[in-house]
Amino acid sequence: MISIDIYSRIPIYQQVIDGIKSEVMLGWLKEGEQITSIRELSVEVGINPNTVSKAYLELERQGILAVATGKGYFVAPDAARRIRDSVIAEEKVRFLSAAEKLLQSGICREELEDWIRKIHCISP
Amino acid sequence: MISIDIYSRIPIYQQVIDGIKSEVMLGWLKEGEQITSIRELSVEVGINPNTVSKAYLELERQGILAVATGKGYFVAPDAARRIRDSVIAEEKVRFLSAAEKLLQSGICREELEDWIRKIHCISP
Amino acid sequence: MISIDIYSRIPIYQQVIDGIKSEVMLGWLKEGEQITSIRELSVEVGINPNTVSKAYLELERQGILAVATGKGYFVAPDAARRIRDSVIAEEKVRFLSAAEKLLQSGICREELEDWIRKIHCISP
Amino acid sequence: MISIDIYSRIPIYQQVIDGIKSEVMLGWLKEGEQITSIRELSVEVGINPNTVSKAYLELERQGILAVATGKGYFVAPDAARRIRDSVIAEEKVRFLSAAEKLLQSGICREELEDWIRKIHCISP
DNA sequence: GTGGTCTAGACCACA
DNA sequence: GTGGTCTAGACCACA
Repeated sequence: MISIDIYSRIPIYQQVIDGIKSEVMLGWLKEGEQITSIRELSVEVGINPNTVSKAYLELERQGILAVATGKGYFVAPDAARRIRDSVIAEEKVRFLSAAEKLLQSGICREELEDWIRKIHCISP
Repeated sequence: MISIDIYSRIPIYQQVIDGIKSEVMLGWLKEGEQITSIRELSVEVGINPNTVSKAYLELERQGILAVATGKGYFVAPDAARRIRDSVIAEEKVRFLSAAEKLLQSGICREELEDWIRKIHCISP
Repeated sequence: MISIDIYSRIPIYQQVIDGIKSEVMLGWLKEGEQITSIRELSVEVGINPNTVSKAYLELERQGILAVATGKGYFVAPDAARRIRDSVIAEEKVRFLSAAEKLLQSGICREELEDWIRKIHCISP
Repeated sequence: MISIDIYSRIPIYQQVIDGIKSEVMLGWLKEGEQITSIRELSVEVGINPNTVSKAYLELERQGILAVATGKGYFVAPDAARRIRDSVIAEEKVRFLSAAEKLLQSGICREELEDWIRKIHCISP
C-alpha cells in the first residue's frame, strides 16, 4: 500500500513512482507480476487517475514497468536491478555533495564516518 | 558577482539567496557591510527588482540581512554563523538519508567511508 | 467575506491575513477545510491575485494554512490554537507596554482595573 | 542623549520625536529651555539633518516645541502637560484594544488585573 | 537615493 | 482547475 501526503512539496505522481519502486526493491512486487490498475490504485489511495497514469508512464519510460495493451501494467524483467542502479547513481551524487558541504562547514571526516557507523539499517 | 541561470529549475530568487549566502560564507561580504541595493543588483544580473526584493526579504527573515529604512540592506551581525548552522543542519539530513539508501542498496559502510576520504576539499 | 479598506495604512495583504485569522477564530473556517482559491478571492474582494498569494504564503509560513499542489489551500490542523497563542503573546506585550506608560503618566492602578471591568465583551 | 536604532521598523524621525518627548516628560528638558540645534543633534546621533528637521517640525505642529527665527527651537510652555495628555489618550486606546483581544482569547479579567499589579514602575 | 506595496498580465508545473 | 514565479511599471514613505 502506497502512502500519499497531499501536503508534501513532492508531487503526488512522484510519490507514486517512489512507492512502486520501494515495493519492487522490498520484493513485495515480483518481476513479471501484474500491478494494480490505474483506476484501482487511484481509488485505493484517493487520487486522480491521471496522476497515477502519469506515474506509470514515467515508470514505463524508465524500463521498470511494461505495458500489455488491454491487459495492464507488469513489473519489467530486470526492474529491481534497474532501480538499484539508478538509486545508487542518484544517492551517490547526493551523498558526495552533502559530504563536501559539511566538510566545508568545518565538520571533520571522522565525524562523518561516525554518523555512518551509527546508521541502523537492514540490508534487503 | 552573483551568477544566475535563467534556465535552471531552481527559482531565480533562490539562486540570489544562495549567492548572497555564499558570498558571506566566503568572506566576500563582511558582517555589518551594506550590500548592493535591490535596483542595482537587478540591473547587474539582469533580473526584475521584485525578484531581488523577494530574495532579500527572505534573507532578512532568516536573520542574515538587516534593513535600514531609506538606507538599504546590511549583512546582519552573526550572519556567517547562522548560515553555517543551517547548512550543517540541512546537509546532515541529506547526508544521512543518502547514506541509508546506499546501505539499503547493498553498498557497504567501508565503501562510503572510502568515498569520503577521496573528497578533495579545502576547509576554510 | 473579507472586507478590505484600500485607503487604510495597513497593507492589503495584511488585511487579508487578519481577515482569514478572524474567520478561523470565529469558527467560520474549520480546520481541514479548503479555503477560497487565490483567483476567486482576488475577484471577490477586488484585489490582485499576487496580493492574495502573498497573504496565503505568509499564513502557510505561520502554520495556519497548508497547500496541496494543484488543489489549493486548506486550514491547517491546529490553526485555531496557533492563532490564539500568537494573539495572546502579541497583545500581552501591547497591554503591558500601554499599562506601564499610563502608570508613568499618573493614571493609578485602580483606574486601569476599572477600565478593564467596564469592557463589554462576549468570550467565545 | 537620544538613542536611535537604524534597523528598527519605527522611522528614525519618529524615534527622535519620542526621544524628545521622553526627555521633557522626565524633566531633563525644562519648559522654555532651548534645545540642541538641528545640525548639532544630527551630528551627535549620526543621522541626516533633514530627518531631525522633520521631527522638530512635527513637534512644533503638536505645540511641544516653539521656534524663534534665527535663534532655534525651545520647549514650549505647557509642553509637559500636552505630552502627558496625548500619551494618556493614545495609550488608553491601545490598552483597551489589547485588553479586549485578550479577553476574547480566553484570558480572564482577574489575570489582566494580576499582570497590572506586577508592573514595577516609578511614577515621575 | 533606499525599500515596500500593488497592479496587470504571462507562463509554468501539477491534479 | 490549482498555486508559484517572473516581468514591467506605478506610487508611496523614508533618509
